[in-house]
Amino acid sequence: MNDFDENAAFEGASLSARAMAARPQPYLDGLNPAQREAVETMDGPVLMLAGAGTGKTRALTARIVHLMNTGRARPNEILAVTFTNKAAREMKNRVGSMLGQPVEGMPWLGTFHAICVKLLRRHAELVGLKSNFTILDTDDQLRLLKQLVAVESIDDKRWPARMLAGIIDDWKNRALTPDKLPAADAGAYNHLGPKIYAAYQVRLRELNCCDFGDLLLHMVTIFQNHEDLLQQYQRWFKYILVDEYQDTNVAQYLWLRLLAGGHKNICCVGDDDQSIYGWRGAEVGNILRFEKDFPGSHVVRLEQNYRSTPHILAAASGVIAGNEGRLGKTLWTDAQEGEKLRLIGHWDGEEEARWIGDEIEGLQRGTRGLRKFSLDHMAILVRASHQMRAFEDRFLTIGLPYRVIGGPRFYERLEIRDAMAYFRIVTSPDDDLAFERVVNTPKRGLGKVAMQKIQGTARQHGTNLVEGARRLLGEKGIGGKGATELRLLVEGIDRWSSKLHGPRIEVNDDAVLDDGGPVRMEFAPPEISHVELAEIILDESGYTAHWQNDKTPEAPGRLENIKELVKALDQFENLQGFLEHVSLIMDNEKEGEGEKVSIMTLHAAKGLEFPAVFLPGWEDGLFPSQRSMDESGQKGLEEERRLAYVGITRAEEICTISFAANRRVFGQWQNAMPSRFIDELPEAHVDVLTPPGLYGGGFGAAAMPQSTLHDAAAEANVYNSPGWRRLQSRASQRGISQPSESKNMTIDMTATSSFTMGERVFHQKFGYGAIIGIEGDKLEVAFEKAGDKKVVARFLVAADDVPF
DNA sequence: TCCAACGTAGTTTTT
DNA sequence: CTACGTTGGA
Repeated sequence: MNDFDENAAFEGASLSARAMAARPQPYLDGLNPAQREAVETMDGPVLMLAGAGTGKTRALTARIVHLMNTGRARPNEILAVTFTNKAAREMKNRVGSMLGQPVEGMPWLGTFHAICVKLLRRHAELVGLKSNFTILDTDDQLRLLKQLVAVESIDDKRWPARMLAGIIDDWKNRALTPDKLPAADAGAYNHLGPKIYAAYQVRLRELNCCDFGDLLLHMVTIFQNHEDLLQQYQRWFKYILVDEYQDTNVAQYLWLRLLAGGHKNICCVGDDDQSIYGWRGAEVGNILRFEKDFPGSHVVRLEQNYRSTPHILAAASGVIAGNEGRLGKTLWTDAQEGEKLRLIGHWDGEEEARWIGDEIEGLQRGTRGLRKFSLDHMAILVRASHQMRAFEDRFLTIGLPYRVIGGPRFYERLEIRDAMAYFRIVTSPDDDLAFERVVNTPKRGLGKVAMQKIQGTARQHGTNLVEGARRLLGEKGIGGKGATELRLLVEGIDRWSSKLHGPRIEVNDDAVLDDGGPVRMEFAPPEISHVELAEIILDESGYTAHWQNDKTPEAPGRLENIKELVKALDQFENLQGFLEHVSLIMDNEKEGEGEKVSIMTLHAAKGLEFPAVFLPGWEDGLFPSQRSMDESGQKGLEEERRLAYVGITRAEEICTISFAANRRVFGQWQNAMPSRFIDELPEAHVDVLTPPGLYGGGFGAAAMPQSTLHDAAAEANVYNSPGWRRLQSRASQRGISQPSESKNMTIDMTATSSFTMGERVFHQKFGYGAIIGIEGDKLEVAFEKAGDKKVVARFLVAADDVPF
């Protein structure tokens, strides 16, 4: 059915191909037999089951190099898909260094989304879009949905738009366009879900916009409806590689199956035991079913682990063994035995944080009977981000440098999104959402009423909002200050748009599948650079001035961010390229100077490794998460267990698991049992540590038998009397950690009282100062260096208590 | 148009 | 407990 089979590459150019095949293959050296098999089995479907730390990226890159080196495919004929930009970047780099030269054009190595954008820009018209469509982020998506929900006069208390956004996302993950929704989903969102979903898709087209799900969904639709085009791509992509296959959703699966449908030269790499994104639509079933989907497939297991000690591997294996329906792997290693896992129970979450802080300092100094560890080589992996707070608080007070991975992202900030909306309205005039955001930012006296008029006019004439505004002005439908301002804005948008491109020129380009974006037409170079244009837009719109005039303390930072944004523009060809980058790039890895401990969620840790790992909060209800189990039952529990597996296998040498008997959740003290996963740890590979007890180690030394962990928890509950709890909450009233640093901990009741006027205090960021005002837990402090500031008590320590 | 008071919900989040 | 969003009043 297609015109090339496995030998096509050789027959087509047999001399050069054979010459290439004879080239040395140094990249094969040092691969273990399984890796080598995965590299050399080039034709037909291959499933590479790669356990944690088994060198799958190495095998994957070697495979790419091998395909090129043997003349099977040119770099631009290989489709290599990852989930994250980071993974794509790493693969590109490693292919380059393996080749010994920078990779020249692997245009189809990228994330699912990045590749789909590239394809969709070429074929946008097949789904009713223009090739310059903009990609909406979740925020815009939600705002649009809110507008549509409002039309239905639905009780948005009971049926929040956010919920519908989730439902629609889910449908898109399952590759369900509105016309394909199964009857079972008809009742979604108070029976209005399908209707609003359809309206939403229509509206997106009108706005010339896509949400994330659309990028894949549209491409699947296009391939399903245009056999000829599909075949073209099937022939073009001679080999397909997929990373993290266990995380693919239905849409991605269909997309891959369509593209691989011809030659079936598809190599999927993954680990069913590390599937942790089921709640986001990932289907472990995809990897479990691989051999059925692709008959005659070759399964290779990578089981030699190069990361962790035997104890760590054994513990991880012990836990994951509790899951059913696994493909099954047996990880092994040559490494030295090393330390057993360390397990420790604490009285409460704050003590846990305190202990881990001490431990990290100890490991850093090498005073724990182990080698020295750099802070960069230690990480705390939590189940839920709210757990991070205790650590941040603690580390701030003891001055331990840390970095939180996965916080709010640069481009999610208000000022960045505003600036981007300006760029969007200029590059894509149909983007009404951008116009709505921009129209009264900075304040132009254009409120709700003016907006309604503009919208009315636009609807009346069937145009976008910019056009609507223009007509409204022409019809004199708006007056006063608002009219003047609106006219300025519309004229501004016109002026900026006209500077976006040079004159339009036709480009005759038959190389449909060569890399290089849209092929039908191009513009002559613009007269000013896009960086200058961006500056002009932000300047003339008054946006920059808006923040310059703002007297709030955040304003300077925001201006700084805008500067940063403009600077970043420089690295892109044009504004549109930049907008695309921003919407597709998630990572915000700013290389912080100096060594720091990393704090992140287990999800964020996937793919990373650290010599020393701390896994706190192993309590039933928190981990495994109650909600996960309630909502998804056994399936949910199994995903939690995989999360535990991911967590343990991040550790190279030291893995420390801990739990607390008491934890404050939603302001209430709650006691918890140790996680059921703790009982699943094979005892032979675990050391139980003695926790530092309150009252001279009572809880730890006396009350925690080394053998049975649940007894420890039961014992801990003895202390869970109302009196103890009162004591506990009293101790934490001040918001700072327990009063004393001394090893023989005693409760110092005087230290639990509030700060007093004039008291000398210390703040991690601002240094020393004196209390000059008290309002509840907010204190006004005159800092010696930083001046007067309002600070939350939590961030202050009595100067005498400063431990250094 | 802006701020303050109130109410409510409260895992994980590669793109 | 707290962070956010929505509402209501000035």
